[in-house]
Amino acid sequence: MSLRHAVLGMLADAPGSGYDLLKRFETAMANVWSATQSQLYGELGKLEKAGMIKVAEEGPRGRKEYAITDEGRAELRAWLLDPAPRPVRRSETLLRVYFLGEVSPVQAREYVRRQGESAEELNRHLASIDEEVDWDDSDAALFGRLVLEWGKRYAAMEQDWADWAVGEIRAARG
Amino acid sequence: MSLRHAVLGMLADAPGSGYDLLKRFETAMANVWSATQSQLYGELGKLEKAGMIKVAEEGPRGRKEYAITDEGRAELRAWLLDPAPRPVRRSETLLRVYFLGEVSPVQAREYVRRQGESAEELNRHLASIDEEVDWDDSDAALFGRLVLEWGKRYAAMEQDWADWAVGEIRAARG
DNA sequence: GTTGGACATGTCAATAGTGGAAGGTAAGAT
DNA sequence: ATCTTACCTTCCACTATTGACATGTCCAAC
Repeated sequence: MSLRHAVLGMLADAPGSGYDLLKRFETAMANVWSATQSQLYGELGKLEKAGMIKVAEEGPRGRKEYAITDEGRAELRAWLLDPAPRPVRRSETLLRVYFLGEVSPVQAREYVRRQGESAEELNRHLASIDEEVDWDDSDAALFGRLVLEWGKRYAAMEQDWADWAVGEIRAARG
Repeated sequence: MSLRHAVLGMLADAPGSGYDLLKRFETAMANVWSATQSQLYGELGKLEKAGMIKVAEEGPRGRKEYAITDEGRAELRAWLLDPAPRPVRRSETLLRVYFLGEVSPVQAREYVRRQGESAEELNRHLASIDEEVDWDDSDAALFGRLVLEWGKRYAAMEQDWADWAVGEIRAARG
């Protein structure tokens, strides 16, 4: 149930409408969590019913600006400190690698090579975000930077791994 | 729809019953994909109906040993070579980090520190698997080793990141 | 003045995934 | 003999996620 907490977290930062939050899911949050519009509006409804958020202001075009309530903030804090079990990893990419024996060594190598390229692209993308953002000394900036750095390290790791893996396949299968 | 391909991949390697596959999801595959029993038996039914697998042998205790069919193998190959879009990342852990401004700096640091420990544990776990497994020169061994190495690099990356992040929080918030 | 694009919410059907209950068989150990 | 443990499948209720469709409003440019 993390969508719930993603929404609470964003509203704890600043009030906003479903539409506002959707934009954030598409940009700043995209590296961390994603949600579609249908999911989001559904969750906003549930959160309001549960008293964790409330409509703070109604704007034009039916806009409803939600704000977090004390109950919501309490729930968010509790979740933040709750020691979560290591999440199950589910990687379609790795799943493919695991079964690459089904195709030819050349195709396998090509697949891994493309993974490396994709990681490189991700790295560039994250670096450009880093440059664009004006990192002030707010909490949002501090922790946003930590998350971005995680992404950069992740992408770099995948790139290195792909280079290494291509070599391993070549060494083992010519 | 990757569960489908995980099942096909395992059956391409060797025939097996739902129960057999379940064991593999809990062990060798656990770092790559997971599935529960209800999902698995449901998927086996669908795959059989679709003609991608068939019951090769019935054993004691209602055991049904499934084998992949030519259609199934074709589907698996097609999927392996299909260039997948970079999957959306969804990390509950990073989501928490992103909102750590909601709790005290000490609590935030503690949370990140625990992440690092958890990564260390994962690393040890993967290293022990590496030692236990007898890596022959089969395809399964080659690609299994690549996947395991990915996991080790991932865990090492998380550990390093956590150490660095603890320092950053301390530097910014005392 | 109308048109196109950004803003804004809502609902639906379908698929995917979780967790647990229920029901049963075979084999080996004592 | 019986008992325990491992083996094996099926079903159900619930939540999460996707993608598409429907419906409308405000604003700026032309």
